[in-house]
Amino acid sequence: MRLERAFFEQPTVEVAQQLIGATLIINGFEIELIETEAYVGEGDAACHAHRGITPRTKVMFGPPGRTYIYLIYGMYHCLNIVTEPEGSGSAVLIRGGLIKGPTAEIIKGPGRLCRHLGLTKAHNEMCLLNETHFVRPRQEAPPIKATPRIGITKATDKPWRFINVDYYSK
DNA sequence: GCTGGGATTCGCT
DNA sequence: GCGAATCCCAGCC
Repeated sequence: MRLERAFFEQPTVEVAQQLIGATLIINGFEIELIETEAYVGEGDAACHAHRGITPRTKVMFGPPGRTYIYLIYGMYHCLNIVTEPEGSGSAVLIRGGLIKGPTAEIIKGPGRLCRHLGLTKAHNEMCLLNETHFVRPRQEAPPIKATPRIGITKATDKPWRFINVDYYSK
């Protein structure tokens, strides 16, 4: 069972929420997602796509279910999954997860997550709807809480960060 | 062609 | 708690 394109075409906030507890299979790793954030297209001042299509943001305006990976502060990569129908410029930022398998550990922080998974800009615009890279839906909904987004300077009032409260004390 | 800021993290005070 | 590391790119000249 895996999530298809139709799932990622839903409203970004809805997708971000439903991805909590889902499992991402990428680059040979399995990660149960415990923290996500929604970045909702041109109407969202905090979203990179806010100013329209540019060479950097064109991926977000492409078909949903693909990766958007960019370099932040010259040192860290952030992993996003593109959402909504083509042309909307929306995506879900993956901020934290539980690495499964023998080396199970909890990773918090988008930069650290990408470092552990070995993700770089080379993995930008990768399709997550195939055999080796995909998202497995959650079986049961974990306890989820919505909070304001982290690390941004604009639109900080939007409660579009979602966490699995089992892994966050506050 | 130049400049400043950014969806971060870590180490030192 | 504060600031450095570090670089791509959007915006403006």
